[in-house]
Amino acid sequence: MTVRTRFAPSPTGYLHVGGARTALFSWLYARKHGGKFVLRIEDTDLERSTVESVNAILEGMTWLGLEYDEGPFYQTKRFDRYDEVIQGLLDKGLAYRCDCSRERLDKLRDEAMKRKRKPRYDGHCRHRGVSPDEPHVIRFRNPEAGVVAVDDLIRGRVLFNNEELDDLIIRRTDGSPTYNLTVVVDDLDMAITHVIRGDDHLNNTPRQINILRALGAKPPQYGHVPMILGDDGARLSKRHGAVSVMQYREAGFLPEALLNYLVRLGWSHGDQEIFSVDEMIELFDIDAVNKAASSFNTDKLLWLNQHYIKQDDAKRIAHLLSPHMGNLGIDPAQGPDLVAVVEAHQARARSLVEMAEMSAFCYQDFETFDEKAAKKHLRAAAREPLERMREALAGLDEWTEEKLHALVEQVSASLEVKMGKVAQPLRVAVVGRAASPGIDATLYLVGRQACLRRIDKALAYIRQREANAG
RNA sequence: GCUCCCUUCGUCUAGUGGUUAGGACGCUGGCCUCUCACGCCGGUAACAGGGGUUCGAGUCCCCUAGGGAGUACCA
Repeated sequence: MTVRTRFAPSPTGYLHVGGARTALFSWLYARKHGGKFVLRIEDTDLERSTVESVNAILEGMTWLGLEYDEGPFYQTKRFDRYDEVIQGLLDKGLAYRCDCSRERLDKLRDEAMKRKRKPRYDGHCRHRGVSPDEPHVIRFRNPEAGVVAVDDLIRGRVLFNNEELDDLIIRRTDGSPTYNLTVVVDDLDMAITHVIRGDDHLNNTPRQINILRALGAKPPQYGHVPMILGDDGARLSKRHGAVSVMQYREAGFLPEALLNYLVRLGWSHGDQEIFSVDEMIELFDIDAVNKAASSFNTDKLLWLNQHYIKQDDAKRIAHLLSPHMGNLGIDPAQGPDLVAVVEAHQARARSLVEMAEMSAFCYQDFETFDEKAAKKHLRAAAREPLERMREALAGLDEWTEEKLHALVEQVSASLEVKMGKVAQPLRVAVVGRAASPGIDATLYLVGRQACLRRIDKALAYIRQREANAG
């Protein structure tokens, strides 16, 4: 039997990291076993479902590279099928009509709570034979005794007493089917063999197994993956900033970094931290997925992101960096080759946004000097080195990193000072702050005209400072 | 309330009865060095608590505590 897994989000928001990880595990499982991964949109809640959400989910999955083999299937397009199944259940006496009022149901619930019992439908309409002509819902006739065992791939065997379960509604008064019915029918029709989903569904599983059995079907294997908590250990929410997968792209993360981070959240393979997608597919093992919820840690994600930025091809990074430069009002075509800029910053940036910010100096003059850096490096002692460098730069025959490096060394030597005495003031003059790539690469990327212009500005700053002091 | 699930460094985790409880992120000391990073070397820090079982328990059992999910004519 070929493995078939699915990801079944309800389109009521964006693809968040928790859903993305569930999708990843499900996808990985299918890929590992040579199976199929199907995408199903659970949009039966007409009120909350939107096409924007569907697009956002699709976009997130595409960005992460979680391609599906079948679908997307929309539940709203399968209402006839659900009706057919419900009718079959009705015909066999496995479901029944119920016209209990909400008031009665609410009262039932309140009383049960008062008696410290689990709220549950009392089966009032089980044998009443409610007329199909009156407004009614349809309930599934859940077995009254016995236990349902869920042999979960991650949790192990979990037992539920049927006494704890009640006759759940499978069709609303308006005729629309409910979640527990639609998943069961869909998983059955789509021949899903492994249901890998969030553990908020663990409690629904025995109900679904009962419906499946009523339909004469064999339940699939289930694997309930734990949820992801925020940095602070509380439930992941908007409060935590980026929860939507696409926000991570905007924040300058590489998809492979997010994927690598997500796969290691709740799963591990010995001490290995870095996994390419191929390795994930090869090594992923659903049995090794943790049972406990885990907290999202942005610092570690950042570390992985830096790892991939550092390791990836500079051309690709440049391509991905470009829009972030645009966000800063920079057109990378107007200035040094973006690939060279990337190479100079690859080991320094933890995100593409950081890289854009720290490399902006290559394309545009900065507004003001960093206060601390200027105070420390743009002082009287820096005047001569800067003047000498200005003159040397103006006359340099070839603007290459090698020549620039030699120049800084020559000036330092002739002034009989360490290279830092020349390089640091120069760096602050040209970049506006005390940190940048090697001085040779920095000068090279800034270019001759801008270097001279900025050195003049620094010299003016020093003169101004001296005038003020004295 | 009730049902179900979970519990190793701050965080992600290794560990399947005998380990100085390992790795990673973070933080931190040092090296490298024109700065910042990178890289390299070192440090920091954990078995929720209590009972058992056992020669021996992070590992098995029970209880407690703390988290979480569900308890909808949401999914």
